[in-house]
Amino acid sequence: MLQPLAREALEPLSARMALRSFPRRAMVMGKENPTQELGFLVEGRLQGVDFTVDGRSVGMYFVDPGDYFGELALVDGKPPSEFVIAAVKSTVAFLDGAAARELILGHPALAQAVMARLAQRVRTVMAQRTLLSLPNPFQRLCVLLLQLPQRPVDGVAEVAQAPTHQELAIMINASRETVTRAFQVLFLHKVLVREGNILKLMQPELMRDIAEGRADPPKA
Amino acid sequence: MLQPLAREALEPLSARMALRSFPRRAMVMGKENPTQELGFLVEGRLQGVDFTVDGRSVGMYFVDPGDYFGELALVDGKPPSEFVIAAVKSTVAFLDGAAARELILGHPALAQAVMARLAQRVRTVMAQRTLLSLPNPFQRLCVLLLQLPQRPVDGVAEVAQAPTHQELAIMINASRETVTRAFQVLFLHKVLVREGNILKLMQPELMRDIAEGRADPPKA
DNA sequence: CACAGTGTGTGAGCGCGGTCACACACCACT
DNA sequence: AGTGGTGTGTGACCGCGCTCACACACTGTG
Repeated sequence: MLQPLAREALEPLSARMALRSFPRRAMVMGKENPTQELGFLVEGRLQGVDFTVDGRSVGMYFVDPGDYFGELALVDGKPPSEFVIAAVKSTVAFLDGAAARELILGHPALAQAVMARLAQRVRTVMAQRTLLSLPNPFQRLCVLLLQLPQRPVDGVAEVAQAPTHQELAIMINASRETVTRAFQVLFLHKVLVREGNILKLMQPELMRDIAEGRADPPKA
Repeated sequence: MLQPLAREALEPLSARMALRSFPRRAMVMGKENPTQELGFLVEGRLQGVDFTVDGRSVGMYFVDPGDYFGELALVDGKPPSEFVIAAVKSTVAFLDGAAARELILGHPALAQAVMARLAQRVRTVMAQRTLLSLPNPFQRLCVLLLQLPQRPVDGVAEVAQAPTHQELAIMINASRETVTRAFQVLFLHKVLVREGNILKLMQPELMRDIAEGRADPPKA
């Protein structure tokens, strides 16, 4: 985990943590759930989502293995500001609120880490908001794809467990169809290659150029 | 200020704070400015803005008197994620980073407060992001107007120092003209009344209905 | 095997809002 | 009174992307 904790402090912790598994699309953490707890994603991928008053879903962030979530409600005591949904079958380790609270209050280093974590959250949400001001859904898609966690394999960046078009669409304020069409163009120009559900970014520089408006979004 | 501080602790503080005044449109805090400091808005109104890579401005949040800003860079040491601009002539009290750091580290209650502040920032930015998923700029404008700080006068909510159309536009991802036209309609239907640069919300319930899609955005 | 369920691909149509081009009101300044 | 700057109001145009309506591929499941 992201916590700079001594080994000996970790032992009693694991006793208080509960491992749970969620099928695709299951709600991992509800928006009105009063029970505050910290969740550590062990495996899979989650998506933080909210809903507009008229029922559209809004993508906030992705949670990848090793990340934790739920720290917002923990520090301010209010109910979570969004839902956390399992994008794929996932397993999560939960630490109940009381234990988490005494943990971070007891260790100043941890308090500092949580602080930094919150700061990082602000930054990523702001980056996401800046992304949304790009006029072209094509550009927004490129920016989003570039900021997905990727690992280099044979010199090409790969995105594992590629999100569905729908999941991407709600992140960039576009319709599912628009995302599909954008992907078509990217495949056509060999900027992206899909193999199963891993996505290879063949020309990340070009994507960056498109994202930043230096290169025109190709038409067809 | 928002700080739960004893009076005696405040005395030595004021000595380390510097009061500065900014004309309209001046940059109060830069994005690449390495000097971390905490700013307390005494008077006026600021706007946190960022810019997309292609040069469009993006509105993040407003800062109203009594708020403080710059805490992000303070806690994680990275440069600020956005610019802070004076929307109107403003005066700001600055506390340099070192002093601010020792202050909040010395008082656990303050650390807690800053923590809560960060959490609140996350929530407002997320709310802003949810707002952006509303399909209609009209709805987005209503939501934004409703969340501006307002004080009741003779039973009607008033917004003082109304932001310009341009400032609002960059908050809701719309063009300045679209905001102007939306205002026209709102004035026409007596939902809003403008007196100088204070804005009276005559029918906040209707605005809420429009915002939440229960009522159709009036056409003309 | 048929079957549903889910994700993807694709066309047609159309309306909203961005952009550009103005005009005008209002204020501060000297 | 003139003069520039800034904010607001308004029309015309047009293209992008949303919506709706499909078809199809690929699962796991009875």
